[in-house]
Amino acid sequence: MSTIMALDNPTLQKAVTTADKVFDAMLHAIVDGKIAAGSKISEPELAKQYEISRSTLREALNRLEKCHLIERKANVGSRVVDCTIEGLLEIYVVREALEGMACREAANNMSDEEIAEMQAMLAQHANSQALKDGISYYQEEGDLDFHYKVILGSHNQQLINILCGQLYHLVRMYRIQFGMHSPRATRAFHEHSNIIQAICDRDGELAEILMRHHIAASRKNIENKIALQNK
Amino acid sequence: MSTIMALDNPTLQKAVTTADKVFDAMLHAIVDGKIAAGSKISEPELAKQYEISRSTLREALNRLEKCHLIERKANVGSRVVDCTIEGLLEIYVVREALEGMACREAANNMSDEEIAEMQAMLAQHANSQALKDGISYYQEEGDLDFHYKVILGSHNQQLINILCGQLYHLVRMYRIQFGMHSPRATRAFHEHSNIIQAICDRDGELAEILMRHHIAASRKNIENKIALQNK
DNA sequence: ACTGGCCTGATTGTCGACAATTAAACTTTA
DNA sequence: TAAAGTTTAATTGTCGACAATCAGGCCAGT
Repeated sequence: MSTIMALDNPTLQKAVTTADKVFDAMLHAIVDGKIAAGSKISEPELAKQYEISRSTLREALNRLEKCHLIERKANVGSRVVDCTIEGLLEIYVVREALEGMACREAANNMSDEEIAEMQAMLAQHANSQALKDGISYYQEEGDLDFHYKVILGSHNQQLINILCGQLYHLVRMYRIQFGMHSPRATRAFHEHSNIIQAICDRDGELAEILMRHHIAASRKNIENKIALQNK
Repeated sequence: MSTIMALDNPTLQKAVTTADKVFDAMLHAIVDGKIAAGSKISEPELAKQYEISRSTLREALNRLEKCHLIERKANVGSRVVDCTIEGLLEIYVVREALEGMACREAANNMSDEEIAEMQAMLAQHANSQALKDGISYYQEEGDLDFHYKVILGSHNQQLINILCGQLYHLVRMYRIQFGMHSPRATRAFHEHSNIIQAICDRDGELAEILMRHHIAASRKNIENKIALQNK
């Protein structure tokens, strides 16, 4: 059995109602691109596909809209958001601001147990990284794990809701659909390590700066790639 | 006729469907405290009150939930969020991060026309402030106007959605229900003036720092008041 | 008297049908 | 032929009724 758990948003509460289950299913389908980005959503069709009523489907659609995964226009219908370069860069800007602040707050508010837990996670990632001699695992799953932990560590419910409840679904969607597994793995790992150290030292100011640089570096990496593609 | 327009969120699109109208009505009712913070929402009762079906009401409730004005638990029901000191401080933290970044982006992305417009607005506020010899108007309406303009000036749709579409409803709710008309008016006015200058100079870094200080000062002002009350 | 389980009333979740609006196909006219 | 207007099919918004779930009161047992 692998130690790599299925990565899922830690704020996703277990589905109890059928609308919840359909929401979960559609969430994964959209993030994974099985429902194409930018495509129009037909309520009757999807209701038949999931074998539910239109009312129930609309309930699920409302939650997807809350995550900014679909957009609705009155009397016209719903579309899956489309993945554009501009949209991706906008998200990075928001992440830089919010996760930077989350990191500062985490340095102030995390319990010693939480910090220890995060250090243990990093150590485990280090092993996995060495063993698998690489890149892809850490970049895909470990990175998200780390960022989730910091966000939750802020103990700020507003920050947690916005980042985990909304923005990170989009982040995962972009990662998968743009196939983002950049060769920043070992560098990102060291950046994570330094951030944890700052949190451990309870140095909120430095922690924020490091996190902002960490995210800005990712953004610049994307920008460079794009510039190269359009050379 | 007054030059003071009814202040409303600039991202609120005109209500076309009846669910939209009910959403608008409930939005104002909750923000103004006519529907008490923390109170439970009875779907049958409200549906009768607004003379609509429960389905339509639930559609409106979903949008209120998107704005974080109500919270739903499966098979239990909806409650209006309650206004706590902790919640208020959490919002200030998020605002400091997001509006700081919005201000940086505004310095980079605003058109010259937009900047001129904002300067004109500030001049008008200066007049109103001098004429009315005070405090309350500027603090209540002008302050929000200014912050909206900066946020929109970022030209970042994610930032605009999160701040204008969600967070600022809560901000207004807290302002009204906590009766926040602090004596920071003239000081805040000068801070706004300096921020606009930085934007005009296209100095994003300084603009962000000034905005963060501006918001942090408001937060500390609240914290001091609270500390005094609990003396 | 107190705790535990059952039962009842009410609330929420889900369904299928109807009304209102939109987008497209077709016809008509300059 | 092209453009405008009209009709039609399909989609969305709204409604009322039914099924599932939860909260509180009642009763029984220790």
